Amino acid sequence: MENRGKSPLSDESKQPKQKKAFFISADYHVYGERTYVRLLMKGRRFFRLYKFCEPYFYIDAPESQAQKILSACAFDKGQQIRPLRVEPVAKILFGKEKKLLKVFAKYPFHVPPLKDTLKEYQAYEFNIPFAKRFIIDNGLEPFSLVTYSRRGRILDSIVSSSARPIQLRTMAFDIETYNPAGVPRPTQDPIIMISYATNSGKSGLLTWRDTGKDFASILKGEKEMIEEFCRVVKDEDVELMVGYNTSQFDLPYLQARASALGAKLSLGRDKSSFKLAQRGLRKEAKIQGRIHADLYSVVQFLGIIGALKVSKYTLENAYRELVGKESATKSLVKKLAIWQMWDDEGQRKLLAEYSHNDSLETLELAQKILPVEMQLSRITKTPLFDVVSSTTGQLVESLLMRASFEHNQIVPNKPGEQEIRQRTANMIQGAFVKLPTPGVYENLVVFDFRGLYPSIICSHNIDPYTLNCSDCGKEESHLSPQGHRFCSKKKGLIPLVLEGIMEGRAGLKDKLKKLPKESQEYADVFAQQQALKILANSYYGYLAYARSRWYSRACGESVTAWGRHYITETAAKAQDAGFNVLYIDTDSLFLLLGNKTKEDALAFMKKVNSQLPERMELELEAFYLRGMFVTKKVAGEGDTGAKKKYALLDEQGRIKIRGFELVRRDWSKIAKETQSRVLNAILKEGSKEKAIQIVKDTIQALREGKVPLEDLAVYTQLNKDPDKYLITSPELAAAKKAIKAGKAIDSEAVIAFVITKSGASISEKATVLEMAKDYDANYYIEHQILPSVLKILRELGVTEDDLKFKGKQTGLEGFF
DNA sequence: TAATTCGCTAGACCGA
DNA sequence: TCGGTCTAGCGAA
Repeated sequence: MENRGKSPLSDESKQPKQKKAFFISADYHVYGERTYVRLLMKGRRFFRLYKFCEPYFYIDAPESQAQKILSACAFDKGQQIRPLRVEPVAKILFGKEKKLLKVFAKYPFHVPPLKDTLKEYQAYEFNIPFAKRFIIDNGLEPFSLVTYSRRGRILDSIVSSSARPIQLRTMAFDIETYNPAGVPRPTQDPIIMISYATNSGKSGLLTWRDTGKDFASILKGEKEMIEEFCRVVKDEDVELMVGYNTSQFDLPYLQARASALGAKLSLGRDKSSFKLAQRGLRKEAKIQGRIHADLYSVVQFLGIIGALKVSKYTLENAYRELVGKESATKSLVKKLAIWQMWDDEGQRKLLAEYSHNDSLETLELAQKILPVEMQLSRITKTPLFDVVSSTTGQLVESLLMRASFEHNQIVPNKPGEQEIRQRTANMIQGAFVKLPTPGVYENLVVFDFRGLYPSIICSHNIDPYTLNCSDCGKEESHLSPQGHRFCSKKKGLIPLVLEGIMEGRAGLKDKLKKLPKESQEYADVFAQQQALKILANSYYGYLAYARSRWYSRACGESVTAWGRHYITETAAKAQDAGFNVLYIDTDSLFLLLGNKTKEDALAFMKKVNSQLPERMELELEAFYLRGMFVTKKVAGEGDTGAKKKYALLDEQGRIKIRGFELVRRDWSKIAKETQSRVLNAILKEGSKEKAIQIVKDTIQALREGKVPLEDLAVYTQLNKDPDKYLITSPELAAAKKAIKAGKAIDSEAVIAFVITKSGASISEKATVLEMAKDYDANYYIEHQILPSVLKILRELGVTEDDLKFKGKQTGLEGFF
């Protein structure tokens, strides 16, 4: 961004005018000798404002050194770099007041060399992105209404004034490519369709062959189609462009085709195309003057925090799980056959529908998931483009950086590699899990601590800089079970921020109760509280995260130690009150009612709550009619109970299942379905016989070769480069075979494989689903069906032999 | 190069 | 062919 253009800001002399607009985002630009922050604003339309601004950082040096520091000299590409000026400032460093020097630089890229030149002093806040710095220092909040004054395009003053609903002109888009070689080749395979859909209800398809569809516009050729797409984006004055995997695929492909055809891909407001910004392992496309949001990143984020569970992050899966509908056309088109459909006049119509529908569904998905992202953007004061590609750690960090600035505190530095290694090697003890006794139980109650870790952090003021404070006496401070003391007088930054989040969320949840479920306001408030929940749950992880600026082993281990303390203490109380404690995991407690009533259970909960610290609360999760815990195999020893694996039947007849094979994607559909049916037969109907019959029928179907290959596929992700594995797992072997056969398998791909008849080891038998011709029935019976159902049926005294066919049926085994 | 730890399970690998 | 150990993936919270 150090692109030094001529200043466009010639009209600085005009009178300032007071105005209101929405603040959207900021970046920076260097014009000649000055660095300007460039703000993207929205009035009726998007527009830009500029503000001259000087980058700075802090160094820990006495004021007497100011002159010396001012004359320090660094070099960048042979150019001399000197500080612009040096100011003494009083800040709070690591919880204590401290005099520092604030060193100003001309350009953001002067900061690192200056900091290096002054390496005899400890430096702070030298690697905060400049635009982010500006947003923090000016108290700006994306999507909020601001009052500002300007002279021409130069910003004079700006104040965030209020939160107000904002509507962005949104467009979803998607391209289809000609792919005779499987994967389309950007140098030779054309784009055949571009579809789009806007939130104003407009949608269409651009293509260059007749499709017989009235939503399609037929252009002269591919080049004209790409240019027409740019025109549509411009005419619609798109503010928010959304797509699925558009950063990785659609946009780069559009770019490549545009250059191959001599067309210009003008998507930005300044007619530029897009820029790729590195975001972790991914690249994220940035379109000038608009917000580009690739929903793939958001879906992945939702997967990481556990808000979404899918085997593969495809648009189809995300749409099903998040929008709650089945895709209208996905099943009608096979990706690999797209080129044939394009060439076949009869099928082109269907392809057009499919493409058009992709954009419509992408738009629907965006409308479902972007509200939460927009709330995260506001709360963390991070522009939406950055939020959609942020990790939980970055969001938490943003919030803490803002709070630091507001409280005159210095942001702690990021750890160096050595420090990171040390932190990683030095693991923090986590939660407590009680070993359950396997069996089927009746009448259970499950309690859990609401937001256990966040509430512990707040209740005990856990923060790196309240640790071992000198402000309060030993007796007054919070003493953790591990012996760490936290100040009881001065609230730490982390508890302060977290308390704000939790109180905000509590308020929103109250508000939610009073709103009609179908109203827009309900949806808005729901998104807000969801965003706060995501953040609250991330704080403990951030404290214990090795690359965290606010890492503290003492804090992390105190949080978990208090967690173990409260859950085991509550379990002991339950035991004393006459309940049987069946199972415990982290923050939840499973009790057998026995001869106690539900009222007794609720009274117990009330009593526990009266004894807990203010912010902590035990909640009723639910009462259950039946529950089942199973055994696990222990090599060499007798079997014991399995943790993290149970099934519960609630009073409405719904089954809640955790940990069983049937919730795992690395088991075949046939095994998962059979296990699910068996579990239902036992928990709901109490019929062992029915369960046994289900298993027998499945085994027979497998032996007779009646089970479709799709039901036999196991889905597993490869997480490394194929060459870097020490062991050849079935999925790796299958992937290697597929690569050899010319199929494109990217690293991190989810491999769907089937165990076939040919080969000796299981790996040798593993073949990717699309290439598999047959299946090894015996493998599926012995390694998929029996282990998964026996886990359950053994509790009822059923043996392996009871499930396998006997008498006249045994002959079949030899036959197949 | 981007939140944590606890826990289960499989299949490969290795030595007897 | 066996049993123990290791690698790897995924889920619970």
